[in-house]
Amino acid sequence: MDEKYFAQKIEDKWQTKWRETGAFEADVDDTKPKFYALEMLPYPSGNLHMGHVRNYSIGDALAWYKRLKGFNVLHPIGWDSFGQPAEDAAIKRGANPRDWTEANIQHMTGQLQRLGLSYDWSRQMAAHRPDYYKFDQWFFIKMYEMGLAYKKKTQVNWCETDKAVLSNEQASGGLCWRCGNPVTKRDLEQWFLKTTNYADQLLDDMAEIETGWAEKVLKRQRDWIGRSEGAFVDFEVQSPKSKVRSSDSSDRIKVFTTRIDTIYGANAIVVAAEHPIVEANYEHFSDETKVIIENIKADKLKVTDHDAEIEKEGVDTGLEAVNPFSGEELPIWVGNYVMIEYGTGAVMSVPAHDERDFEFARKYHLPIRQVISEPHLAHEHHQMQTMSLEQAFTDYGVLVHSDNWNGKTSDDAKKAMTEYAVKHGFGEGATTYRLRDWGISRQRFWGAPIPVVYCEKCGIVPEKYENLPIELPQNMVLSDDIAGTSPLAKDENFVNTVCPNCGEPAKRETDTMDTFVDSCWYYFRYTDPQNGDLPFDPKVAEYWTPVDQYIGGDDHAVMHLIYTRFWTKVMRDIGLVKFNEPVKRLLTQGMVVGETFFDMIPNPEEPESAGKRQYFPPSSVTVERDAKGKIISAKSADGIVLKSAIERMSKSKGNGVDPDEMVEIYGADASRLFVLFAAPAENELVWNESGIEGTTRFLQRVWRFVHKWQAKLSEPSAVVDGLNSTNSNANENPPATTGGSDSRKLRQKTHQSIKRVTENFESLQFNTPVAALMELSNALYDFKGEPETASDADVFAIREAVESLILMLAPFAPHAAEELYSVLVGNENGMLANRARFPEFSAELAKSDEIEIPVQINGKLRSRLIASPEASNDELQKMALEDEKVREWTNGKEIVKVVVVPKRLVNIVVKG
RNA sequence: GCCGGCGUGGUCUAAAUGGCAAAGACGCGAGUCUUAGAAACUCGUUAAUGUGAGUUCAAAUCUCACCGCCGGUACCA
Repeated sequence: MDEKYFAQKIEDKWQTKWRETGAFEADVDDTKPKFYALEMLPYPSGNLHMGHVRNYSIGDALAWYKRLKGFNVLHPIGWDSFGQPAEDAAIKRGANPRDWTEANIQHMTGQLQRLGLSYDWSRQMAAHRPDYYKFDQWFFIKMYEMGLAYKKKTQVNWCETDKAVLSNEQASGGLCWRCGNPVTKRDLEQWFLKTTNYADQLLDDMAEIETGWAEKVLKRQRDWIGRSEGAFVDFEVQSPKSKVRSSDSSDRIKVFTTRIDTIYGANAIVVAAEHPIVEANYEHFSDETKVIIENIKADKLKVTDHDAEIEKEGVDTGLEAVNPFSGEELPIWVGNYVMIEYGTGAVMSVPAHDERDFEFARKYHLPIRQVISEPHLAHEHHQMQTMSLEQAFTDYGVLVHSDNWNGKTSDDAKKAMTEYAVKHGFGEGATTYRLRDWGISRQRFWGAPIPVVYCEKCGIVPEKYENLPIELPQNMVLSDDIAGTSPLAKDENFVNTVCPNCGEPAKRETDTMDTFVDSCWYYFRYTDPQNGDLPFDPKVAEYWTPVDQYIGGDDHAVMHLIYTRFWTKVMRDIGLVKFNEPVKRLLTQGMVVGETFFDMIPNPEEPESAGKRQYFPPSSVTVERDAKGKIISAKSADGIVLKSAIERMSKSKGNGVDPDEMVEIYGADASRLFVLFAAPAENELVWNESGIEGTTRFLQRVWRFVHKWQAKLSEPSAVVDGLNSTNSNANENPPATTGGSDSRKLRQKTHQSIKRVTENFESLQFNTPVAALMELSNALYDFKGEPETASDADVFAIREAVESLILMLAPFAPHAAEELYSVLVGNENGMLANRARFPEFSAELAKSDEIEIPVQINGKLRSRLIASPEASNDELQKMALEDEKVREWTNGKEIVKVVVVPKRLVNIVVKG
């Protein structure tokens, strides 16, 4: 053992050893409980960033902990290696996306290995390799056969900057999720997966994972699915000219409402500009009306500014519809606030009870009629025909001005009126969803080709399973002149094929799949990565899955995590898995952020907007701070006054920390230890370099202590049984009564620390156990004694503390722990080969001999008692009342009551 | 706007079930070592629950209002 701790040296040594012995390779073993620890797979951009380091440090700590706890741990890693940056690199630099991707994977694999992460590398997968995407295609065909994959012409979200189609999730907020630029709409033929078929399951099965997932993630998924219960109601349309009611069903407008109880307050029907009724009657509209309708349509293609509220616009079409409840004729308007995508694209406008309708009615002076009243005012409202409302009354209440329905509560009326509508054939109960089907077509090269063939005779034909994978061409020249068609369309060899059905010449689909398809099932592939016939063997997967702990950023709360839950349900229906939910517990780690400095560069094309941010690397910025460290001012090298913010770390913003550099300076162990120690895993981590030196110092302290006691620690006589036993539990220890009080105290601290660290791991806290280990290490230094003169009991206590400390350190700083452990056991086989186990605490030893009980008078601390841990409440109360200091406060006063919290506190309530 | 979450020393943070507000680290100060600085080591570090009310014997913890920050979301009928 070196006298000093050289991180580089021992890290290289153990990484090599682990690799050579396959220390972390896992196999099915029915004799052990399994644990599947999974972190979200990285995109091989070329470089690891601190967010990765945090994510993987958490996962690795947990994997180590579970291994030492005797679990058979699966801890794999792979690559989300399809997607745009590879293609962009190909266009920009003429690189081959495959070579670019493979090179990045190689480089990042090196980075991961330098961090010493305990992955089973033999199970690695990469989405862009044909042996993997073969099964993306396999799943697609399965879904096609099940009627879950279909093709439809739709308006899709289109990002002009990325030249890519985006799913609804990816275009959330009208901005591209990748580049942040506005999204426009285009008409394209697209492949969809019927996620909506599973909407109810996606919602209801959340009950199974409620305890293991953060509520905020489930809430976002719930909102995203957006189930809404209400009713469809048909309004018959009348032409203003004929005024003759048509019995033709096409002349009905179906609206969706959640508040059928307010239907007597309807003053109009408002439809989206794209509604069929508008198209059908378009020629009858005045020019003025047509202009307004066209303007509304055009505005919808524009960017939706995030903060600005859009002014309501509309026009009366002159058409009328009949309220089936009241028989009243209502004007049909086109309104910009009605969306064709949601519900039926038509609403009944009830301004008194809906904020949007209220605003609309105000603007166009439409009548506002209150039909729901607060229960205690219902009688008064009965007298009044109209109310001058300040704002819409959207609560439930009691119906008024609603014929026979008056006096019913909203709840009752909703049920009864829906039934009435069903009975008379003009309506039905209905549930709508915000969730749409998942559009997976991408007009890009670098993705899994959709395995479908177009045949003149047979139409759309899925490829045969035995023809999979449909491989991407090897040397495709990619260029920038794409405009909504896939680059693959230009490759005749790829496009021209024969129909799998009739054998005649046919053409291939040239769209590729959204990369979120790849990440839907990758962690099932890890269980059986070489399988050539199936995505994975259901039997093998049954052993390992579902995932016990998944760790990743909460930015994937609605995309990846909804898609993969959907995919699992499909796999269940195919018979590949037997459960509904793939992930039992989910930990969403906070972002790693840092200070950024930027100047706003105005955009000449949009002088109104604030412009674009131009970032300056922090090293080039002169910063002035106040006493609390808050930034007062910042200037660039040329004296420009800059703005500052705290943002997610990224290269382009200049606030990134390079993990390689950090590992080189401080070592992997100290780096990992620090990321976990600096903040709770779920919190945002504001990067602050200075703290890391503390963790280095801690490792050095532990190292120094072991070095000093080395000779004593490796003497076999020091411990009853060697460290090679599976457990160093308290049973084989000498009785607690032997040895001096110092060694007794140290043993107590050791067992208390084990208890704390174990509990912390079980509750997924990673910062607090590090603090506990630091305390234990401090306790060792507080222990007065020298190796030369220490008694057997002292040595025993020290050995127990050191051994526990080292084993508990393994999840955080595995290299240092391995090296120190090898000193203790006298061999270099490593902890796992030595069957080392996480220490177990003895409640007996962890218990204090005496406890300090604070005594309060009227809630204020006045004295302290020293008592035995076994002292009863009565004893504590008696001691407290007899205490001298307490008597000073209680003398001459009436004792109203004494509260005793067992083993913790006594509070005496006095009066006078 | 709406919906969540958070607010503890100079900083990051810790405190099952309401029960002694600070355990750990950073920073800072002094010292040892050193030609000096850095590193390392040793010792020290007066100071805090955003504001206001309420519930309670007892509130960082529960309730309400306000202030501030962060995240989500955007006319979903």
